[in-house]
Amino acid sequence: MPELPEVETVRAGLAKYVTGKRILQAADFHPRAVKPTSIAPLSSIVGSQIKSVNRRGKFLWLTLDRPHAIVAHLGMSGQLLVQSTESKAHKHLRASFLLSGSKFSRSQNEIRFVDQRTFGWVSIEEYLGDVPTSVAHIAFDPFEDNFDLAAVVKRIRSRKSAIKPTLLNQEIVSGIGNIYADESLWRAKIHPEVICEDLSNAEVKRLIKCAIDVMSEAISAGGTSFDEQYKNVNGESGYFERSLAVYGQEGEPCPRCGTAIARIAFANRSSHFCQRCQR
DNA sequence: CACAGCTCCTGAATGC
DNA sequence: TGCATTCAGGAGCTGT
Repeated sequence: MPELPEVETVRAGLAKYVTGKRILQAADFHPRAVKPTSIAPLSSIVGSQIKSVNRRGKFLWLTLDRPHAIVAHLGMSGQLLVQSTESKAHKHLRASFLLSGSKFSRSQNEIRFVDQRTFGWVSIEEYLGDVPTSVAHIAFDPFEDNFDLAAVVKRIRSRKSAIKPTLLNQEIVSGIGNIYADESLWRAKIHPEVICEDLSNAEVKRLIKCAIDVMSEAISAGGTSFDEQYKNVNGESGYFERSLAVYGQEGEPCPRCGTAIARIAFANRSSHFCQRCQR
């Protein structure tokens, strides 16, 4: 599942290979590849130059030399690969952008959006302030300069729902998905079903700091990969899976106390935690 | 406005 | 072996 660390790995890879290039062709190959709210077909941005590659939370966008952005969300299984147009197309290829430019010549001249489960999408959007329209309602992620830790802590503490689904709410803090929510809660020693209102200021602050720590470490490792569903732009897997303490570790010993990791389902999600460390 | 619940989708894993 | 069911979850939408 691509969460902030995986999307950041993809963003950095795209920035390296595609910044400054022009888009020569664009095409989509699946009815759900382009978001229905896209203001124009992908072909409308042919001829534009890519100025930078940006991210907020799990949303990614290419800033162009015109007031439109190419926005992408990877959903559950999306990948953005930078490949040679001559290499074999993937079975789940959903869209592609042919690039010009001499930097890496023909070996890295196409962005390919591949997505098995089709929860991901790309779209052409205008800006609402500093970000594309579909990103405007998404909260700052913890790595943005404008992220206000004190304000986020206060907002979380005002809520009456459980902490786990609150961490997953992209309108409060963006970038955290099921994997890093479970890992953050374990590090902060907080049970996923605790009601936000019942947590102290210090506890919520510690939790967000744990989320920042775990995601920073995951970025350094190139993200978490379980299977073929997450790859960087070169098609390579990240290494953070081996550092996971609880996610996917049901029955395995807690790295802190040795108690078997439990798994429960609530809010239509599975949660992994240590019943001894996280009360 | 807050929040719970539902939906989209594919393929691997599991059940019988 | 084969067929059916279950499971994974990001985010947007609906209803209360």
